[in-house]
Amino acid sequence: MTQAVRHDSMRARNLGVVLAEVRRSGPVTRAALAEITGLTKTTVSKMVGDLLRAGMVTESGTLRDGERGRPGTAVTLSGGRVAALGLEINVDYLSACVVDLTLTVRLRYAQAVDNRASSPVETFSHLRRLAHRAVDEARLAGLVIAGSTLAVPGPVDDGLVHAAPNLGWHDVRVADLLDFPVEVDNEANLAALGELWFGAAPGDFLHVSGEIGIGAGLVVGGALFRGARGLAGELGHVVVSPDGPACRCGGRGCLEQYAGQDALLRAAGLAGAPEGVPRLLERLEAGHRDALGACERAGEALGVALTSAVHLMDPGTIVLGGVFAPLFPWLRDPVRETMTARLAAMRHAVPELTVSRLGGDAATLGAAGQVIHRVVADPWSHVATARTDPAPR
Amino acid sequence: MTQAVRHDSMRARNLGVVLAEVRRSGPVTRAALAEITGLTKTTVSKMVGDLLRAGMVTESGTLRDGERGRPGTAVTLSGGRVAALGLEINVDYLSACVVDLTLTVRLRYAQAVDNRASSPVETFSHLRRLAHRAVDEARLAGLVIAGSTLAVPGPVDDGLVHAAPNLGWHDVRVADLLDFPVEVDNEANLAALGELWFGAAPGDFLHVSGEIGIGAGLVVGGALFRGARGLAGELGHVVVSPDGPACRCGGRGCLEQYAGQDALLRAAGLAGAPEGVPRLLERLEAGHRDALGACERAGEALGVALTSAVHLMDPGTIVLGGVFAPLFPWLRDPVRETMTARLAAMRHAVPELTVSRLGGDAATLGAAGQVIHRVVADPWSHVATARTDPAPR
DNA sequence: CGATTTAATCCATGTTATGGACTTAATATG
DNA sequence: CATATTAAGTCCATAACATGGATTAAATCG
Repeated sequence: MTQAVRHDSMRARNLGVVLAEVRRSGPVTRAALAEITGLTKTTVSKMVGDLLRAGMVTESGTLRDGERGRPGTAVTLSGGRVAALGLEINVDYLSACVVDLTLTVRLRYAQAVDNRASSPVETFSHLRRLAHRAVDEARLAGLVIAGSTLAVPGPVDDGLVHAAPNLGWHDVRVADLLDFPVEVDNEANLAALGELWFGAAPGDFLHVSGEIGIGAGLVVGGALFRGARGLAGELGHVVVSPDGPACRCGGRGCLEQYAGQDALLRAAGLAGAPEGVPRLLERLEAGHRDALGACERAGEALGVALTSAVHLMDPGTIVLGGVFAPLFPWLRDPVRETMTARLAAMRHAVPELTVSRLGGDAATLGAAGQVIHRVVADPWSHVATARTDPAPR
Repeated sequence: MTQAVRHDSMRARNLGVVLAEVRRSGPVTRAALAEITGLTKTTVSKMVGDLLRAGMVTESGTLRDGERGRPGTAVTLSGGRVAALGLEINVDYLSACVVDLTLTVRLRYAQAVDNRASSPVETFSHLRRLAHRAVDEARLAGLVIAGSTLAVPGPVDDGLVHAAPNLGWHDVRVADLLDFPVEVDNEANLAALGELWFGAAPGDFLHVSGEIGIGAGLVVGGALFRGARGLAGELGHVVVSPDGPACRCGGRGCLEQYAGQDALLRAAGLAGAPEGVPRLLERLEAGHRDALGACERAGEALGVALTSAVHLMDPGTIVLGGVFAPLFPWLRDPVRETMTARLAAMRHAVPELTVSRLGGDAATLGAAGQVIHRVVADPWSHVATARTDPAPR
């Protein structure tokens, strides 16, 4: 249900509209903001004042558009005060980053830890240290951490990680294991949002993150699609061939059996090899026949699964990330040809196929970005606290 | 972008919140509305007054909840004034319906016309007559038509029907062919919404409408998912078997080749037969082996395609409609068994499989429902006009 | 240098929701 | 049966916010 608008929430909402517009339109004058939002100059001025005091925007010189008349003072997002903490737990590493309001990455930490071998309690004690180090460092730089989000490799339901098979977790409640408030979300979802906010992706795309499993996050109109229970995007188990090899999910012929990291390495004759992906890349560059064939077949399977995905979800663009990013030169053609052959007759535009620039950082960045996104959409609480405790000019 | 809230739009929005809550909660007192919406009793009272004057709600006796204290007067949606016109053009018929604010169907017209044989201009002249008859009749009953929506069998982009292959249409701009304002949307989308508002479906489901083609409409949280270009839901072309029979879409092994109406009749030995579906039903009831086998294989294919759909879009429930509705007794087991075998290990709850009660009426009803839905969400304009021209008590 | 134009602020006004007081209509209690 | 209690609905003064016109500020144009 849409929420009722009360007097105070009207103010809060308009403040969010103004701040979001500042972000969208880069440096803008108050007058332009008034024009765009439909609010009056008076109202915008008051709000910009509040945002200035809260350290969320700054004035950055004057802005002349060549016309005559008094030039406006440019208002821009300020990266100096508000920041967010992004965290990620994955199979073989932990990572953290601090991102400011302008989506500039301020700090980045990564730590190799084999989380399969350790219990959730151990993993989280490492993560806690990493997070505290990041927060302390950020404080020294004058930043205020507005919140944090944690990415985990598995479906999440309201802070509860029901099962993360690759970590061996069952029913882990994250809030009980950390000493600061944190949001938790699926790694594939956050990677898609990372691509949205930090990558080159437009507002409508399907982000495919190939790891041991294959997940996907769909972004439509700048918002993540989660499905009824938050389990949408399991591209790895889309059926490629109904009588294909059995999958750990209980099905047969799932995409993961053709294009998952394990299947790919096995097909290239690198089953169980340590450092499998780098070695696969070497062989591909050397023109090894087995490796090339493995990629081509994986690409065709991915093309078939993506054909189904396009018919069902109609994404504007498809972004390949995770291990598919370095393999993109070899996957691109088979994927695209398979999709074009199957889609072109029905659609004017087959979705464009691109590669992620972020690689493994996407989820951690997306986690921090989620907090920033929320602050920008609802800056009221931050402004309100800054108001009662006015910051020195 | 979220719109800025101005003083007048605050009022408009809150009015919508109140009316939506009246619909959701059936007969409610003003006090309960205030409690639920978070607005004060005073505000709610004023708004209910406006809605009463506009004829959108009525007071229906007192409402006692067994407690002591003054009983509240129940406020309910009123079906007496505001209504909507739903229209549908399909391959072999036209239909129209008038639905009031309570989603009660007031009028229903259908007309058998072979629209393949006639030009869009002819088709629309029939439709115009049908619509005018419906509107005139509704006026006589004291109803005011708040708007109309038209369902067409093909993808629609902002009033333009780019191609409706089964009608032989190309680039038909609907507004040019009708003499009253109308929204246009895809038949599969509106059928899903019809199921949402008039059927037994909950707020999260995938509605599968099996006709010559197979379309699907996904509803999540009470809203239709349309994808980036409005082309989502083409379940008929999800890949069931990558090397299967060629499809008219250019692909191979699409679901339509296994479970589309034509494929189904062919497999049952009824290829090209007139009245194919009724005859298939007769044979099924008689226990014909070919017919039973055809349904079983179609059901299995549907199960495979739905498995992919569930992994990607995570619907809460799956509703089979169109020709799949009468065939449900024979499709149910193969579909469910296929899905359970492939999904159960990964998901706690395999989506429930149900059948539509609406059948062929779903799209026409959904079209009218869309107008009603919009009026309920934003009653301000209707109230505003009723205000300047006050209705007699 | 004065006229013009646009930006930003100031101030009086208008609209809306708020919150407490009041009226009304029922049940419970003695 | 009268009175207390409780909750619904309305009234009225107030507060919060945005509005819109006037004013001041800072630039360009002629």
